[in-house]
Amino acid sequence: MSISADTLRGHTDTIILAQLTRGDNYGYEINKNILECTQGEYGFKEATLYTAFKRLEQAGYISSYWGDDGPGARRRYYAITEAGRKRWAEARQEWENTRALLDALISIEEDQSNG
Amino acid sequence: MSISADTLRGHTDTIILAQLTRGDNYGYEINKNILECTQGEYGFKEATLYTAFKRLEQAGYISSYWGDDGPGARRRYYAITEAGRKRWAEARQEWENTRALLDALISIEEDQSNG
DNA sequence: AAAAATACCTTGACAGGCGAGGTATCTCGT
DNA sequence: ACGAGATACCTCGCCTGTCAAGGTATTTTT
Repeated sequence: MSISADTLRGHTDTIILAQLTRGDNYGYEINKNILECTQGEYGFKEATLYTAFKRLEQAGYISSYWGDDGPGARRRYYAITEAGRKRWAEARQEWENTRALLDALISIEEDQSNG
Repeated sequence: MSISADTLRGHTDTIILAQLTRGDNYGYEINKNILECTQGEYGFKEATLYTAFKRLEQAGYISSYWGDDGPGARRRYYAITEAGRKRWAEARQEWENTRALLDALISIEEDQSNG
């Protein structure tokens, strides 16, 4: 089973912030970590990923710097800011709330009446 | 705490299908039920709701008919089809999967190393 | 030197959510 | 009877996030 993109829409930024709480990292590697976390079931498309980085940086939730010690091409590293940590805590709460809501809304059983 | 719209995007159709497994119903009432299920925390905007009905009907997941026995204005009732029930079963599975994925991705603790 | 991998970035099209605005019917107070 | 408000449905146009496609630069492998 694969995950539709719209299903995770709205969680993109939260997922990235979560990854960055583990330490600074760069885009490609972050996405690989996400794929690992989900046993290959989900990863961002590049365009989505870099759009999200830009959005998060403009919001002040992450900052970035160039690192040049890697084996491959140049890498832009991202770090979560204080504001980002606060946002992440909020987003985790929101996810708890959303999960409860959707459980209530989607898992309705048709045990109302006749059969 | 309020729920951001994007967070539920992609679940709109599923929520409506779930409501219709309880029996035929019309738009306004469906939305009221959703508000009840969530203790007033979440309901669709009208534009979103009717867009979704149209989308679901075009997909063959629901059918509609006019009912005229109500106390207020005319009502358009919706009924879930066989295809809709199948879709709903699928969507429930997808939700289970999505929930597991997001739990794994969002609830990462920063217990990796130093402090 | 060519190919492949790593790594980053932009553009344009598309789809869903929704503010704003519109229509019709019924009920209630005066 | 009249206006206000509730019920109920519908549409238009904007905004935002996703992503296919295409592009750039560096390093390693052949």
